Amino acid sequence: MHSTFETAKQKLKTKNINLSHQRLKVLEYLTKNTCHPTVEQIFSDLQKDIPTLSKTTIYNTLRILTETGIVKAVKIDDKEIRYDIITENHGHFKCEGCGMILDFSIDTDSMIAEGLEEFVIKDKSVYFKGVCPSCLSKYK
Amino acid sequence: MHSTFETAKQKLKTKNINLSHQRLKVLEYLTKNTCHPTVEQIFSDLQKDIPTLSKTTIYNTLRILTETGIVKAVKIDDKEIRYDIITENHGHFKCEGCGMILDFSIDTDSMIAEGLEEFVIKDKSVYFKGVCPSCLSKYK
DNA sequence: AATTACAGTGTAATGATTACAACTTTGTAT
DNA sequence: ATACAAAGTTGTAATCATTACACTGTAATT
Repeated sequence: MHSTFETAKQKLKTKNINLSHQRLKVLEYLTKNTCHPTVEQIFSDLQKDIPTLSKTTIYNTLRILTETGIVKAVKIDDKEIRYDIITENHGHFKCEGCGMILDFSIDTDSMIAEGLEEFVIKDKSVYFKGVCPSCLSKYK
Repeated sequence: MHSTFETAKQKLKTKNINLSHQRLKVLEYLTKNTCHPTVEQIFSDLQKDIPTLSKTTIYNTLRILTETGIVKAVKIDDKEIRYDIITENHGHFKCEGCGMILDFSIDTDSMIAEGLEEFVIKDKSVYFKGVCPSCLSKYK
């Protein structure tokens, strides 16, 4: 079984997308950091390895990875878009207290959308909001 | 049975929020226009009635209505936030072709999130993306 | 009438994202 | 190898929805 990283590389090859140094680094970063990083986080961390790195490259690469279906944009927060390597069906929970974003298992395949029988559905996103146990205990 | 508009008014009263002219107009607009309007749409339409209206008032009012739980922000689109009077559990479908946003019935109450047993869940959002029948027929 | 609190308005600031032009690297054919 | 073309990267400037803020107006209470 291939790793997420190898699978993604394979997918890019079949779509004739060049595996440049910067693109591989972004991909590697996302496979290692599944904490839904922002562009700023990806940029400032990778800049340590690649001092000449530009933020535009991060944006360009994430656009390509999103279009290819390797990465998914998480828009649970208002300001910054977060990015997530697509692994399996899961939803995102955001705590209103600490802002933490947590993955949770949910079977989106079994979700039935009444009235969309004639529609082609390409993507399903599930966002929950509330308070995490750690923040709950603070208000007790 | 009260109308959506009356129910919302009641809810604001119990929370000691003043039913000013502008606020009532925004509320009325949202009950009549359930097409998920943007701030720009709400503003430019209401400006016809209230020539002195300020866009900041729309933003302020929508913030209050969202905090009170009367209105829900729909963030399926990238740029502008859309607003939706909360009626019943439903998801939002966005067509990648024409950009149309459609409500669909989905039972969010029955959704089980594995691993969130100790969490308080206050809000659930379901977003689907794909192609609507009208756009599908164009590519045939 | 004076005071206080709340609501509305308009302008300025913010800040993530995008557009764009210049530069660099890579690949390819001669 | 060398020259040329294509693709990738970089940095700066522009965009634009949203927010901050200070000022103005209004309503209520005494």
